[in-house]
Amino acid sequence: MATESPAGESPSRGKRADAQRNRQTVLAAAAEVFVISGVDAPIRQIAARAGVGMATIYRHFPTRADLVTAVYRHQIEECAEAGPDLLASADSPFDALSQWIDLFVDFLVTKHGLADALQSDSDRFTALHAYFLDRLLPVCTQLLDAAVEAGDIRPGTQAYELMRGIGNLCIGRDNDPRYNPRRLIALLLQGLQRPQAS
Amino acid sequence: MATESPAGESPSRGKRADAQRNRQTVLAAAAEVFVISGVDAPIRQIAARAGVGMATIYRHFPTRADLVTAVYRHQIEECAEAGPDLLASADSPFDALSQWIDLFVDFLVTKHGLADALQSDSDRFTALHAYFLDRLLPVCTQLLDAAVEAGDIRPGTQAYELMRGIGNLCIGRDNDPRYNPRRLIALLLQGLQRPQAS
DNA sequence: TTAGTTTCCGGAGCGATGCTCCGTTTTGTC
DNA sequence: GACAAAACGGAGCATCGCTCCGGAAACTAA
Repeated sequence: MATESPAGESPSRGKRADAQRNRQTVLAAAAEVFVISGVDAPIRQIAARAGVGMATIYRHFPTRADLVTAVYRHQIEECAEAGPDLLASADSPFDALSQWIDLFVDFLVTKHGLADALQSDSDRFTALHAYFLDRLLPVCTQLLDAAVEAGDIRPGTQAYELMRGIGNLCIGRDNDPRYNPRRLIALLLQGLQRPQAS
Repeated sequence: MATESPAGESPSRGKRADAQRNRQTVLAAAAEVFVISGVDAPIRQIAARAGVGMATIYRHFPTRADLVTAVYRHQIEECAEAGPDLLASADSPFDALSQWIDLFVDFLVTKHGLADALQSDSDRFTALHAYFLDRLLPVCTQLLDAAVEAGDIRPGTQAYELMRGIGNLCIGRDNDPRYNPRRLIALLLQGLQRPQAS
């Protein structure tokens, strides 16, 4: 089990100088291109922007998922770390869960096509899916369990299902005034709260 | 306004015999291939299965959306027609809405990749999106309004948002025991019901 | 039937993209 | 400076969407 380098953190260590340099160049170029063309942008385009051959990108990031996770690693990390903090600072476990989901949604909707990629049935993104799960599922589970424990929400919902549902709701073209994923997610949380007194 | 042929119902009328024949052959082949490879299957594959040239498919169905809608037309129609029936037969408007959503979800999850296509940001499917909306949005609106009128659910939710949310929740690989869109949709409906007495 | 006309067909071909292979270049070391 | 290892770059192959046009097939008229 690779515990210190879960998904390509710093594989440049010990590599040749030009390799390390190129790795950073590619990451920067990819970040820029992702904003413009989404995470599905052609590798050629990223390579051109970085002034680098395609093979260089494939050498550093064998799959597209590796490149995407490397680009967003910091933000995913932040999101993961925010979980326990919120649990400590929020008024209730439910508030903590709610605010954490806000963070998660913020992250997803501002990354062009990222939510789409997460659930894509294409094989290119399975590693991305796996990375998100590895990193965020424990956090979500903790928040969910705490909320159940506190009696804020009904039991019976799994964190995996919740996260994937939220991810799915964030899929689609942006800037459609008729569709706001947050409203539906709020509804979902509403349904999760237990007025189940019958 | 084309009221009798909204999206390619029977454009074979008056065409040459071989054209009509090929149209049916292509539809049958497409239906088979969609089951196996999803609605994103290569046109070449469908053409090969139909024993037909690619141009023939493009001639009959200019966009992929046209082909998909033609294949599923009957089932979409059934779903649309079920709306008013359910409203008349169900115990309450909310039950009607709930059952109709069940039908809609059944339809989506049994069609490989259809839900994905509906929200795809690719241009190839915009017409499909439009057709679903044209046909099903009025039905959903009617059910939603009736449920609001009856006081079953809180007002403020638009049918478009609800339908798209449901469609989104149905996106993804099938047969994952950890993810069942129906559970989340049930939660969503739960949140829609108004315990909002505050 | 047959000739003529219109409609329709088929697949070669073009551009885009993912990914690989291999000759060349750069880097690090002695 | 020479040498080996590491990394590079882009040509090249495969796939797919979509079009174009020469030819075949179906209708019509005599």
